[in-house]
Amino acid sequence: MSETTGPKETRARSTKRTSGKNQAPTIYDIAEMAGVNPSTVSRALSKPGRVSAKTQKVIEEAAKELHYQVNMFARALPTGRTQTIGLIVADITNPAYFDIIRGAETAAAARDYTLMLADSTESAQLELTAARRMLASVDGLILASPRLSDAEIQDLALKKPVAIINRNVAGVASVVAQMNAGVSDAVRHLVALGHTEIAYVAGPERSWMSQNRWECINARCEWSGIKATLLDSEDPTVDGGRRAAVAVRAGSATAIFCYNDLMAIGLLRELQAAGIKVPAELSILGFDNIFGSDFTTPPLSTIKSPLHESGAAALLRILDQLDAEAPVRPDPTLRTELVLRGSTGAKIG
Amino acid sequence: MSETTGPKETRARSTKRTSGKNQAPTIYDIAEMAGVNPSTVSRALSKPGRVSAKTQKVIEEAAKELHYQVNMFARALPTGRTQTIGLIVADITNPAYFDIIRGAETAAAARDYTLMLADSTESAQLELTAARRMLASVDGLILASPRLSDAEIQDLALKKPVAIINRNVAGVASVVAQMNAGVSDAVRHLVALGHTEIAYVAGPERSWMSQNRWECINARCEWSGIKATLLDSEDPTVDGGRRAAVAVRAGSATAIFCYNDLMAIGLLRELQAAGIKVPAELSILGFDNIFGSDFTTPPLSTIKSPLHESGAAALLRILDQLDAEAPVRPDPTLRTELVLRGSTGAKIG
DNA sequence: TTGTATGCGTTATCAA
DNA sequence: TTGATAACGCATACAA
Repeated sequence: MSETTGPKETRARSTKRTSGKNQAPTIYDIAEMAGVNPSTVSRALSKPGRVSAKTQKVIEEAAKELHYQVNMFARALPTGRTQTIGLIVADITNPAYFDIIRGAETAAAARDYTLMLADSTESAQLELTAARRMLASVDGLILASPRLSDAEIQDLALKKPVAIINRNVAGVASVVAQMNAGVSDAVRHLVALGHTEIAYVAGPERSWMSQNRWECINARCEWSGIKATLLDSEDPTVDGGRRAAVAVRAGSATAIFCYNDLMAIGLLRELQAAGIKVPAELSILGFDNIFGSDFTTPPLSTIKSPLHESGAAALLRILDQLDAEAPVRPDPTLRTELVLRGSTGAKIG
Repeated sequence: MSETTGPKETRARSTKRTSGKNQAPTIYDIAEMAGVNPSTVSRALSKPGRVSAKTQKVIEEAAKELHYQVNMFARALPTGRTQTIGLIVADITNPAYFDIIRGAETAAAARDYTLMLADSTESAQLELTAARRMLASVDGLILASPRLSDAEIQDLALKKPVAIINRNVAGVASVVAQMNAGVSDAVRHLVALGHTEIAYVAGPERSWMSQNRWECINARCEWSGIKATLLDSEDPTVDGGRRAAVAVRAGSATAIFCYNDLMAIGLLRELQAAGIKVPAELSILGFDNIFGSDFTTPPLSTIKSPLHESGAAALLRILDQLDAEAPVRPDPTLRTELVLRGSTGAKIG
């Protein structure tokens, strides 16, 4: 079919090339322009150093002149590597994840990676589907607050590098901030204020993080000799927080931890709407320190999580797994911190 | 090199296949299992209908049994199509973009596309770089509040489908909400409250949207016979809003529009910190209706933009350009709406 | 150091 | 309707 143009030409592209006008330039074009073999171009462009300085320069100039850009798919085929990593968040509606996304996106961009985003809407089912799909086209996967089972996560991690945020699963890279610092400070603060009973409005049942937070609070309260009770809830959202108000009012606790800021804000507003004064009659604390948590009146006291750093850290963990020769980076110390604003106050007599 | 195992076998994969244990299954594996040619498998799996019902079924069953998943890169090579579309936002820090991201992500997931995300940090330079990079690996590109020049955008649109949000550029698909509805209502409301001079704290200089909003406000004020003045600002952020406070206090306007809610919130808080009562002494209005804009005291009155819908609409515009035979979907009417909360009140004195 | 040849997993073009 | 085979653009053993 295609007439060989000469002995040197391995492959004749003339047909397509001459007809189509705006084809993206390939290494073949560069090779022709630079007077070298395509494979040399490939070498020069992918891993510099394996080609003489002179030809390197010639090739780079040709590439620049042609506005050459590597075809990611063509590269991905033989190597299996794309330059993108996936991020699946449990609920793209929660501002807490925005910070995680930011952190990951920023870190990715800095290392010349791009981010693929997906949302599981708190559904384990959808999460698994999304994860499988993504796994096929990314170099690694970050799961933020996954609802999957440990086994499922470990299974995913078998195929590609995986990092999870806000959860611990044996054998897979985890990024989870130390709850202890923030929680102890918070409980100590509450005790100093005279509170003797604390309640925790829990998050989703399958949430490892909610469990983790509760255990930490409970342990700390026990240590301080005060009572701690667990309150179930529906959704970890503003509305979920609102709906938790009845259970809160039914109980006798005078200080309330909420699973996250979203719930704390909902609870705060619902309580206020019912005429209850915060913090005069009831103290409220959230977790995360999301955008807007200081907009309320009173501004929300909360246990700040290093969300942005977590996103960045997770991405770096992926990259480490990718580069075999990567220096084993020490884990950044991710610690929570008590942010005292106006929603906590002295217990009233 | 590779011994042909038989006349039917076009390609011998035995070497790799037997050694590597966990290779992803390919259409060759399916073909073998189903007793047909790989090309038939391809046909059956890509565009159903071009193969007999019987073989179709056999192939699908084999695919399911093998847990087959198409290799996106291999598919992208001949077709040029990946199933992902890119989204570049001007500032991933601004909650307004979160809603856009959500809208786009949701719409994408529904059509079985995935989203690639990038942030330009309000820099035209970075935006262009990101856009070029993305363009190479996506089917289409959404630019949210681009800082690029018209020419640059048109240039990008030449290569792949592009849709822009919050801006109009000749020849490229644009998604921009009608300002008029919200703004007229707002001005009318302010006039009814007795205000006779209004100021607009502008956004970034190169922002088409800021210009658009100002022109709409100005026209509306002229029509109503009240004065409107333009105030420059630095950043379209909470801090930028805070810094705009001095200019606001120096002026004589009694009602202030801010380019976006972020600035409005910053301005509100700075003013309050200086002892100025809102809305008693000064009325404040934002644009967008972002998450948290109702958390302030007083809650922010704002002109709500259909952010979520805009993101979704932009994605659909891309898909329409992609499918030549797609029905020319009528543009959804995206209109702004005045959301009255507590930050606007009667003019004093 | 550079060139040759081949494979990566699909789709697409022809024949049959 | 199905089979054979050539691209798609790049990377990489191997040879020179």
